Amino acid sequence: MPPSRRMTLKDLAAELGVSTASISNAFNRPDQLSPMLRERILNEAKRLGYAGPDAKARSLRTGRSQIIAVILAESLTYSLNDAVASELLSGIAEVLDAHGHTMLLLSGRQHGSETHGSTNMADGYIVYGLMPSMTMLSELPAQNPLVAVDFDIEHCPTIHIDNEPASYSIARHALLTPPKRPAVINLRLTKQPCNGRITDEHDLFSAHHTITRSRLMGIHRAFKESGIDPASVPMWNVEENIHDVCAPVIADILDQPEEHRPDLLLCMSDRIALTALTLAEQRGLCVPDDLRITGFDGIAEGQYRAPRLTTVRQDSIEKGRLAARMILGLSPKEQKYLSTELLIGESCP
Amino acid sequence: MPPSRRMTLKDLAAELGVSTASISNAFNRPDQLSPMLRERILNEAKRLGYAGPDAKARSLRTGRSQIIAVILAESLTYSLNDAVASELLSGIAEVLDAHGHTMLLLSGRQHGSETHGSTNMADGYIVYGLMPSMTMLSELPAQNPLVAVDFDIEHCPTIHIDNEPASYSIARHALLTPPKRPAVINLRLTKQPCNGRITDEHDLFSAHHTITRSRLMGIHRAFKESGIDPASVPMWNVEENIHDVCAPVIADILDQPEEHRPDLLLCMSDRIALTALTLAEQRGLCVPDDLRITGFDGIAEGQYRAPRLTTVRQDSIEKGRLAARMILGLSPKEQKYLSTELLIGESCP
DNA sequence: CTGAAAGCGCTTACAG
DNA sequence: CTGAAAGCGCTTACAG
Repeated sequence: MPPSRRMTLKDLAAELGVSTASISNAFNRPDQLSPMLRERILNEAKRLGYAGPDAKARSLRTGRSQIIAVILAESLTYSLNDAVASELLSGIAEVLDAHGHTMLLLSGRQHGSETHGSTNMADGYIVYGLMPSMTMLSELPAQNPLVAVDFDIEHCPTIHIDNEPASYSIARHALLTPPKRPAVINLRLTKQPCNGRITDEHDLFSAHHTITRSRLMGIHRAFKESGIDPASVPMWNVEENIHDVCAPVIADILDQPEEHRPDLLLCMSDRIALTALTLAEQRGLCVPDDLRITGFDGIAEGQYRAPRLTTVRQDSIEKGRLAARMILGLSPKEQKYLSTELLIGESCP
Repeated sequence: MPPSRRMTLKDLAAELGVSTASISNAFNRPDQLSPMLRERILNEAKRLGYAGPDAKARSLRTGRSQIIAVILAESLTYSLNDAVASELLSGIAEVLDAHGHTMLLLSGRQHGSETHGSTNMADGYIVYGLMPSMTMLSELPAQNPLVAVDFDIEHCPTIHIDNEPASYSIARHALLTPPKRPAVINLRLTKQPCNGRITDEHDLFSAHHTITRSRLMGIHRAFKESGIDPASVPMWNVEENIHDVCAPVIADILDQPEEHRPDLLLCMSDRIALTALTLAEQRGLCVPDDLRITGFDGIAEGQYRAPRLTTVRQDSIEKGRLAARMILGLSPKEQKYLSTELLIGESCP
């Protein structure tokens, strides 16, 4: 064997004077050869610097790569820095790791428009969030399993949370103390991109297109029950769930004259709510006395602070675990709804 | 072709009456066949549901998978939820994505002790942080490139930040206002696991084993310059950079009688500093009047709050970009130091 | 328990 | 510009 080349299983077999099958079995199927021979092969392999079968060849031969791809609707940069997506990923990683699989990260928003060539190497796909384009999904190998999280794909197992009841419950809690001027800050709810006040001019996405529409329906149900006409409640919208996009919208809301400024902000995410909290504090507004704020998600950042955020906790880690178990065939592939939990903090007691 | 089986390049070639080489070239090397034939092949492929060459076979044949593995010293659960690691990963992902590569996530702390079989599929490895065990690294294919981030591997390109000068600069800033009772909260500095006060009994890791030792050296240099004996400054340690581990240690510090309670906390990370901020606020302590706090890292959570954290910003995204560029051969493989930036917030003006 | 051989689906050097 | 053929490094069904 030329020393420049990496040692192969065949080289090792020749070196030891055994068949390639025995080498393979020594690494993969201990019951297929005598313990003594196996011991000898493993020892010699280590001594000669053969670290085990090549994964590229193995995956071609077996048809499986032990790789599960997670396809994120958002960019990888956003997803990796978003607490909710990160929790989902860690739940997935935990289960995959425990079962000898690894996680490949892909985004529905690639650099180019084309799918990465290595995409079809994965044994299965977990798709998180509504994809900007469905062409990518249609190009995936049809026989490989697919699980959708937070949105629906026809004929696919999906995992959701109970968005409408969850936001109903938090809105109902907030409305126990009647607000003078309630307001709602939505996330990507309008068909026309809008960072600001939502007007009659705007068309809203359906619940099929954005989970925040379901959340809004829950909030509206609570308003009606409290005798408040939802149409009378001003709404704002932000396009991105990041501080720098939320901040100017919220600044406009808070910088209104006091008689117009809301005293209750129902926010569609903790990120929006935390941005509102920061801007309120910077303006010397007292939370919750001058302004009550609620979020949605239950991320750590909202709970490890003073005042703590009143919010709905969704267990994204468990979502990820379940998605991974479905993909690996450890849980039945079905339509699954996870429940949420109301967390009452000091931002809206 | 039996309809149950996925279509292969060979099937398609037979179907169209052309050679397999032409099919391959149609997808990979447009210059190797006439535009007309290529067009026909691509159209027919789409019509017949052939989505392109199989990545498993391609990677065996070419020897490259277009996959770069990131090996994280911490668990995936920790890394994915840590702002600094997430920024590094997003920097890596950004560059890989732009160059047709994808990112596989691995941890040095696997479930079992054994390396995943698919580990050797990657074309290159970015290793982040000192590995709990070096065996995993020694089993990687020797001919594939390796880049180390935040620690050293012999004969390998590495990326660091200027830990000592960075913490010197922030400590010097803090000491411009002479503290009565300064204190330092370290991260994983002691050889014996310790969540609490560091005493003479503890052995400290060398700078080779933990970046926080270098940071401590910078802090000590600033102390000496200000005429403070470093040995007189009490030090605490935490083992994990997460709220729940930091909180009890910091609570003990803050719950001391006022005449012993520090009025300046130099923290080795923003996570520690933010935990201190929260606990101080919960106790009604005024930051910075009663207590000044500094961090290290410059994560968003410390800047998008009131009071903003005084800290040192390290550009983890750029670290990730550079690591990815080195792995892909787009940047020279060398020992690289990235500089940091002092951020002066209200937590220590 | 062990070995000889086929073949997973591609890419590429080479001949025409 | 096109095609026939070798071979990447394995695993596994099968024969002995």
